Amino acid sequence: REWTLSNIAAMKRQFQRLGMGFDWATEVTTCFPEYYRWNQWFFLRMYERGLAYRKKSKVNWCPECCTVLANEQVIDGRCWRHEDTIVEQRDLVQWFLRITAYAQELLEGLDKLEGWPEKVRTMQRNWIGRSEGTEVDFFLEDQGTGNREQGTDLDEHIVKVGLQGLDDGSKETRKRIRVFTTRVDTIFGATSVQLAPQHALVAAFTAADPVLKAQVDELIEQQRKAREAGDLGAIEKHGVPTRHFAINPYNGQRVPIWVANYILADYGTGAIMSVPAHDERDFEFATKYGLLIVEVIRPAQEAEAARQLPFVSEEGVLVNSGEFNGLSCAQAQKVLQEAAARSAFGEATVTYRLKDWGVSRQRYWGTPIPMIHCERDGIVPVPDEQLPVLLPEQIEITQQGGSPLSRVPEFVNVVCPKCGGPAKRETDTMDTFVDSSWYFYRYTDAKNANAPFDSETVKYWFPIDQYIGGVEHAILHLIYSRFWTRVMRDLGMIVNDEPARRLFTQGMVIKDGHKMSKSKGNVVSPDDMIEKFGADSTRMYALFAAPPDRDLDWQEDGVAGVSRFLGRVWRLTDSLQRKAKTVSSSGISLRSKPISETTEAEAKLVGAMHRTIAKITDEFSGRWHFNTCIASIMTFVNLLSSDSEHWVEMGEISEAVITDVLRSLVLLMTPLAPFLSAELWEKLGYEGVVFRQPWPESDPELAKEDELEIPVQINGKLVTVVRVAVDADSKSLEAAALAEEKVRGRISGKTVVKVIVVPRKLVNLVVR
RNA sequence: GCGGAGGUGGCGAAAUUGGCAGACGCACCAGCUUGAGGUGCUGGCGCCCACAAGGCAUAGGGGUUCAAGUCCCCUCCUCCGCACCA
Repeated sequence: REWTLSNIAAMKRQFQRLGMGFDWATEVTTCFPEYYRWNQWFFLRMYERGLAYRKKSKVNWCPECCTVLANEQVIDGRCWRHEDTIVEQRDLVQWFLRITAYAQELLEGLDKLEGWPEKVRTMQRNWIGRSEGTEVDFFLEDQGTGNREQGTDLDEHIVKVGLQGLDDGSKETRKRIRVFTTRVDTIFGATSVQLAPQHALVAAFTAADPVLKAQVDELIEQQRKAREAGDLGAIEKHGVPTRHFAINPYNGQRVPIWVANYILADYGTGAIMSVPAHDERDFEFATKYGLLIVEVIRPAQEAEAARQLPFVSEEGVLVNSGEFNGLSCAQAQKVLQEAAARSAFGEATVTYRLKDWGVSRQRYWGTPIPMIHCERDGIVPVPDEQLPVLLPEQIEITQQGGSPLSRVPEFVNVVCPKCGGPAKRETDTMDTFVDSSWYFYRYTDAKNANAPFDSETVKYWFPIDQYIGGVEHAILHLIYSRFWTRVMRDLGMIVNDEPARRLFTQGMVIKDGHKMSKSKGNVVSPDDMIEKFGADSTRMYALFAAPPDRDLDWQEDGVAGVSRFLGRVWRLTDSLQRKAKTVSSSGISLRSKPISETTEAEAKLVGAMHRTIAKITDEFSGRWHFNTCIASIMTFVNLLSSDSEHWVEMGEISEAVITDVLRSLVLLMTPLAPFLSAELWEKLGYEGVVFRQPWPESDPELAKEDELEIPVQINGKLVTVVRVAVDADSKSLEAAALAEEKVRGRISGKTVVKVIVVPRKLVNLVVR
């Protein structure tokens, strides 16, 4: 906790040194009970609605973290925080959140999220992985007897009942294997049934067959290795026959049952029908093991010669399919589904790849799951009035297995809220992604002690107009928070379906050809950069080097270039101003002069100024290409520095115009570099500096934080600057002057007071 | 394999709807300034040929157009995501 808080402090300091303006009054710290109690509160609401549940299942275990991970947190078989650590599969009892209940809605919602990048929407679509298909029961041929006669008998029976409907008696006695397929139209070409090695039926087969067991274990091992290599897709197909057979319910065809390593246990039913003639994988497998290949789909009118198996297109008609011959694939799918439903051996289904969100973590650090295990009453939720379940502060961290909390008796031993008897607390904590799933709602009402937030307030603010984050959260945070939003909506707390209208994914910082990361040792600390070039240059370079949606190639020479530019601006404004003063003749402002008296030089300068303002105004409200904003300012400065001095000396440009132009320039630069010195400001004719808390409701305590020191390089010298968050609002002018005085009094000599202005207002102000 | 984003000088990049390709900056070169330089100023800087004029250039090829980096078709390459999902 100390570690976390010190990290927060360090980050905050860096933001402030860079002159970033945030409303710290609404700061939310998720590791404080004031926040995480609401995680627990949400968890209980979900539990009440069956959206939080506990089950035993195979889960991803990171040996480095000593905890379980969600599917979304496993990347190529490795832990999302430990690139080198291979995730293991373990059988554990864990808490899950039923995100699958919203699978369809999460999918459909994507179509409406037009303000989200197509890339993220596609990633989420893939992750949810909806596919429509059919589940079909193949009947298991009676075991034990192996009697051919009986088998034949059975075949006939099934042909009969399969198509005309099973009577109740036989339905119950027949053992079945349920397969999932998206191409039920090809089912007459099924020449085997393939099971995943983990399929329940396989266990039944291997129990009596040690040889088969060994073979199956080998397949499982192959899958495990492939998964570790992060390359399950390229696994070489292996399979073993089980010597058991299944009966195709549509035609009574008897097909062998195999176990194969390319069948996934956790997708569909973990069993497929293999149709080699019309599926590339099945074709490969059948060719390898000499299984039958039966063609049942033909392209409508294609030349026979051009035909080649496997033919996987759905543009064709059925052949070799009994009474269904001649139907198109689409028609056949419908008809066959109906037939299956009528005869109760199958049905149309929708399958999702999305799995429920496993939120149990065996970490000490996290929100305790508010559940109690009572011997008499089973799982009992902690009553609301006992929240928050506090995380014990002093605890020994060991690298042993199991949840660290289980070794704290004071935490574990409780009384059952139901029967009052002795009971044990749940010792798992929640995934930290729970924290981030709804934190932004809390910003609207950060100090609320009675609820996660006030619904009316949220109704005013939400959905978020513009959310910004990295693509790396496309299927993590961004899908969880969409889920959470829907849960809250169904709890009646909010009215929006989606958390954010628009999403902007910013690029990464690249250095020396690699993503900046500690393990690669190519990190650039903002502190070092500020030390070397000042906050203005660092910040301006970050904006100048690339548009924000693209990766940013960090080159120190570039920072130096920007630093030079800022120095030039300083000197230029200074000298122009001085010159204008000495040359100044009338002091008549440009605006009060008739157009005819405007000199050519003035017109040129003012024209360029307005073009620059227009460009930047546009970019700020549109594309956010700050790199071109800065470029246009540089162009403007280049124009100023090439001709203006001469013109000023010749009296072609009045002091009023120069002042006006320079003032605009400095204002334009302010959002791009927090650049505006009081000296300069005063030179430009302002009496004092305007101060205002950017958010009036801010805690007055934070006023101190808003006065922070930023190093700025001016004329090659590093100067300490006090930056005060302000807006260009004249009504607080007096307060501003007062504050400045205070600041100047506290810090000696060469201090310059900085002004930060809200961009849009700034531009409006300049345009007037 | 499927999906997404890209490919423009030595480098980062501009070119919002088709309208002077390479704005702006970095690096480099030359001159001036400077006691010195990660200083300042001036100029040059896609390629070819240069006295000039000109020609060729936006991954490659074709097309539409008075006009194409931009629109259409084909091919190649890079990055990202997903992947025996039945």
